[in-house]
Amino acid sequence: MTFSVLSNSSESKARSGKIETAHSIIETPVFMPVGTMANVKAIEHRELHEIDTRIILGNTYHLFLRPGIEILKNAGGLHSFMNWNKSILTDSGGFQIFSLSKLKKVTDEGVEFSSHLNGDKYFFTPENVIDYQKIIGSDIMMPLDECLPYPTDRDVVKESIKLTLKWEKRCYDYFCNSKNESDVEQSLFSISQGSTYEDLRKQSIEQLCEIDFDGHALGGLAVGEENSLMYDVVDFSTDLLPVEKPRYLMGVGTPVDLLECVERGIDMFDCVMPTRNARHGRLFTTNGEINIKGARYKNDFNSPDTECKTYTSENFSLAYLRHLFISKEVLGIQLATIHNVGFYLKLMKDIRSAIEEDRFLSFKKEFLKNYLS
RNA sequence: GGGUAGGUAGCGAAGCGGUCAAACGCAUCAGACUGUAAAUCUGACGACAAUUGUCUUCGGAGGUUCGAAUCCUUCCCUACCCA
Repeated sequence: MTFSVLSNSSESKARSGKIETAHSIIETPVFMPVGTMANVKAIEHRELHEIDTRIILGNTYHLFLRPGIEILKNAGGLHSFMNWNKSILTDSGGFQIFSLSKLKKVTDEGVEFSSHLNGDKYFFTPENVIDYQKIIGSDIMMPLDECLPYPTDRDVVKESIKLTLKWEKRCYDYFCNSKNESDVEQSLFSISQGSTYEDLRKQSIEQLCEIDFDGHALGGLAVGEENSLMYDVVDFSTDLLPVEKPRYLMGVGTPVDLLECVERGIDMFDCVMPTRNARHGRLFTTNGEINIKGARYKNDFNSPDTECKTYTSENFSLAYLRHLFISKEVLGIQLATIHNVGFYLKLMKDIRSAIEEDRFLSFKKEFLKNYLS
């Protein structure tokens, strides 16, 4: 993987760049649709390609449980299994330690899980998580980390970042010294933790930056803290991150979050928001978010978004989309997903253009004026 | 004509003397969702005041009772069965 910065905003920390993996060229800042289970929910590959998706996420924990590593190995990796020829980034399962916390037991050695599917017990270690991701064949792998809820006591966070550091070192060593499944190049990022404690977060970042990871992620954010607090953490964090490596803010966020965090120097994002909210009938539009199920759209035959042109917004009315949702037709979910993911990618594309033309802040201002009106 | 089972909030359906403005489901309305156990979850849902509050409801009309959706009388209606 290579990364290069192409342009820097003169008025903020925003920057545009380019990541090249074995499978695609990814222009940054980028939003990566989440495709946990070997698919981005409710949207077909050809639609992802149509909106020029260059990278999606997968999840080691979920893929490990289903279809299982053995089957992915037999398939020749995830790209081949799901027939996705662009890049894939896989999360390690660290987030599941957090979100499935009732089903886990963390020790120094790793984390024991009970499968949420059938209760079977598994043990994830920094090493086997790398093994699994090598078999999955993701372009960018993430190390095992411990993502804590918010708020968490300082003392607990302090211990946790030690554990995460230890785990990530082991991931890195094992990544460097273990055999690859194929000659397709894979990369490994770090994930800093430290919750919102400035000194702990800084410590976590500094220690991780001593290791030659291919990129650096901020984890454990957008887990319930105030937005402004998250922005602050991002702000002081990016100051510590090397300029020559991509910076990835995990699990974020809303369109507003993307703008705020690009401004603070983030290059990569992922979030379930566009896809999940689509399934729940919430559409992102140039003029703000709308709940498509609302009675006020019963007789509204206008496009949901005349500015952001997606297959959905160019072909279907609010009233029709509402009808599909009210009738629980899957097409409604599909069209909403196409629109939301399209909206996110278009936003990122506009952000990149704005940075390249060094008008990021005015772009942001204009976007927010419409979006929050 | 005889018999049986029923008629409960928009619909379906519990409740069968007080703790009932009445369970639950559907429909409706609103909200939430940030490295996906999420096509999910939460709330409202008789009417007004809009938090404790008040008023009108359980086919109709009478009655019994301190008290009735719940018991009695009678009428109306529905479904099925027998003539």
